[in-house]
Amino acid sequence: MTDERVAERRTQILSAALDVFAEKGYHSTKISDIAEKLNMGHGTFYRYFKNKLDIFSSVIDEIIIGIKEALGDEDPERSNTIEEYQEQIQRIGDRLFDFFMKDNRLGQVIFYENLRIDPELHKKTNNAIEQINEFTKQYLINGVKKKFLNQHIDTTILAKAINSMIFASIKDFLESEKSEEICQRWTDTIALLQMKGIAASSK
Amino acid sequence: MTDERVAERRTQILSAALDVFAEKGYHSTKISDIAEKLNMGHGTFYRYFKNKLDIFSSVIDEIIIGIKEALGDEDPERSNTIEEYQEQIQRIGDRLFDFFMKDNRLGQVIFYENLRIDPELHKKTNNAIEQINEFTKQYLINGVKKKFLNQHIDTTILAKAINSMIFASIKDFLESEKSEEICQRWTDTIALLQMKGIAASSK
Amino acid sequence: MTDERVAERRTQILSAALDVFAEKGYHSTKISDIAEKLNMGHGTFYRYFKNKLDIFSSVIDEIIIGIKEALGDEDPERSNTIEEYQEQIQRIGDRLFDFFMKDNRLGQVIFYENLRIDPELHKKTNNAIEQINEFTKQYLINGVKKKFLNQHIDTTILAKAINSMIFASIKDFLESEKSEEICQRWTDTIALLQMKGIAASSK
Amino acid sequence: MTDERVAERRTQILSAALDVFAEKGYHSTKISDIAEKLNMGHGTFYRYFKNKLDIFSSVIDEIIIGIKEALGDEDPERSNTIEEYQEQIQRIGDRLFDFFMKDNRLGQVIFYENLRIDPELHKKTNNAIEQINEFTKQYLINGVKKKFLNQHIDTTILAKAINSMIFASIKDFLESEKSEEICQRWTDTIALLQMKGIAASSK
DNA sequence: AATGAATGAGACTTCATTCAT
DNA sequence: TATGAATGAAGTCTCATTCAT
Repeated sequence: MTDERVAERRTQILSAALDVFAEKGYHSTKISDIAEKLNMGHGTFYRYFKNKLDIFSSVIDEIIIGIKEALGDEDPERSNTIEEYQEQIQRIGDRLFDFFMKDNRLGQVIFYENLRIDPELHKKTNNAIEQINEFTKQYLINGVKKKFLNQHIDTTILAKAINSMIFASIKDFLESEKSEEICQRWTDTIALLQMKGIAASSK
Repeated sequence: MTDERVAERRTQILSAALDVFAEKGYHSTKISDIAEKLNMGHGTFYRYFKNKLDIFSSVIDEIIIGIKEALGDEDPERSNTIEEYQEQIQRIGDRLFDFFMKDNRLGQVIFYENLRIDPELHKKTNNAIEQINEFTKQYLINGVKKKFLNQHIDTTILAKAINSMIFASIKDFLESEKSEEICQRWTDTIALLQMKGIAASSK
Repeated sequence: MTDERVAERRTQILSAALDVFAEKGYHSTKISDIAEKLNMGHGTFYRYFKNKLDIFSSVIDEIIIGIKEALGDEDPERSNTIEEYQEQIQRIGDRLFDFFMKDNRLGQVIFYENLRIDPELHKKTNNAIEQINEFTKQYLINGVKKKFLNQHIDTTILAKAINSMIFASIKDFLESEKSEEICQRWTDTIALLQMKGIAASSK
Repeated sequence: MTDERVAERRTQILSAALDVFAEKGYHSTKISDIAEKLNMGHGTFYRYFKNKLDIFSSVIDEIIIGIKEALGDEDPERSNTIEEYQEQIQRIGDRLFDFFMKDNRLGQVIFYENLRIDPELHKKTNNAIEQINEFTKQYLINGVKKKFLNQHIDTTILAKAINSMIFASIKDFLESEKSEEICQRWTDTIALLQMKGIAASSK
């Protein structure tokens, strides 16, 4: 079998697995569920993946790669004013949003299923999240340096705080009727919080 | 056996179960692990709980009750100024913090283990989170009504956003070295975001 | 369960396993075959043995212990004349014979099944056989020392040669109709070979 | 494909199979192991052999044929004196030795692997061994008839006894460092036993 | 003729749950 | 009431064999 055909088959299986993991979770997913979805003998699965953990790990890998691509080519140092920062931060949020929106299953798996299954995997996922936090932190540091952000912010914590809201927005979106409107309301709310806070004087 | 004795035994088992679920997760927890922890025959377990799901469900119930108690007796309508709001919001954060801090296992179970095991359970947990969101929303509505909060905030989304940060802070805390300092930095950051945002002018 | 009851159950399973291993060989033996023989759920098996290799190893252990007991309390230095030597050597042969005769299955398993399954096991069995050879060698050395055996014999090889005949006799016996007569004929033949050889002059 | 080409291919496969069976034993040998050894697709295997048992059976057949060839053209009636007998018996031993020595794998398979796999096979191998015993027996009968062997020997049992020593010598040789010396020591010991026995008077 | 992808029977092992003591 | 021995359903994984290319 050509490498290409193998890769294609792996991709098919990976996608079917993503389906089932997203629907049932890791432990309730049987290898035969995945195989059935492809009208494939379950023995065939083992030609392409070592075992159940192997494919789950691969699924997570794919998602992490996707997330990184989604964030990829932004330069944290590019923005010079609070307006530019806001634009940029929103662009990043939008991209993450788009990434998870284009495939419902991704969020299901990464937010609910990735922990407690294998320590190695746990580490890997935590690592990815830390990278995202680090990425966000660079934006904040840039803003502080260029003086358009408050000099007293705790960039480490704030990065986590902002990302937690972004992730919450994604989850919320996935669990809602997935309207464009929800998306906009979250974007606005996160922006408002950052720009002015929510006190009345912050008109 | 008196009802009282039964209740006492159930409580013991529940606590042991919380231990093991927190350490190993639902699927890797064996009934015999729980029984062993109490030097109890694992057949005995079934005199107090219907089955494995039953006890897990009960564990989640206990946690949810605890959370509600933690939030319980605050009156969302009490604060009249932004300062009072800030105090109140911080008090709530502190309580949630305290609740999860006093017992590490709670966060482990509720954040990592409660979903994907049983749809009924999923619904119950989601419900609890929605109630917390609703609770927070009432504070925001009160603030808008009394004019000390920005009239244009999206109270539904903002409630979720704020809670997502609080939960993130708890997770972060649980995974960190659990220093008092981390706790304070999160509190300050969340307060700052709400009070002034993070733009430079927001000094 | 008392240790005694556990030991008893283990013995039962061990005996059933010996049956099946002797009949089908290691690889063709299913755990469920062993369980079935005892009208026992196959899950029960795993309460008493770690896995298939564990029980097979235990079976071999038992046999080796039995062999050693069969040889046990003879003193290689006791005989002082060729007649005593002959008596002694025959006694040993008889005992090994008796051991394997009393339970058909023992020879089946130890002669046909113990190799190639696990390196550790192979080593163990080889060891046991080497010990028997060593044991026999001591008799020969004693005979040489006391001058009732030919001074030029190769005690190491001869010990192996004699034992190979004893084992062959056992196999032959097991595969035959198991008559007392066969037994006697082997004994006589081995004795004759040792005492005088088979040349005509050796009347 | 010409019959010749087919036969050649079968021979190749047979040799590769002998390799793997000798190294891993029947049950641990995968058809794909054999195919791999020949850089051949494992599906191709089935064009030349019906199934796994078929090839193992063929391997055994080949070995048995080889053994018979090794023994083949001696005439049991040829020797007339004890010296000729000794020479002849030694020649047979040497040939068997040579046969197994020229290819390590043969002994591995025939001594350790041929039983318990298939009753048909078991019978076949037993048959071959019986023939060797019968063959040896003819030598003994000849010796008795011509009076250079003891008139009272039990030719049936003695044939088995002698062969058991020869087989033991081969096994020992295969498991040792395969020195010429071991070979000689076994030959001498077996000869000594037959010629004079090992009693001191038998100098 | 050769290939190797696909198949699924079959064996191991775990553990929630039952039930006799 | 408590126990833990027994059970067997269920899921993972392997590999001989088939068959479309």
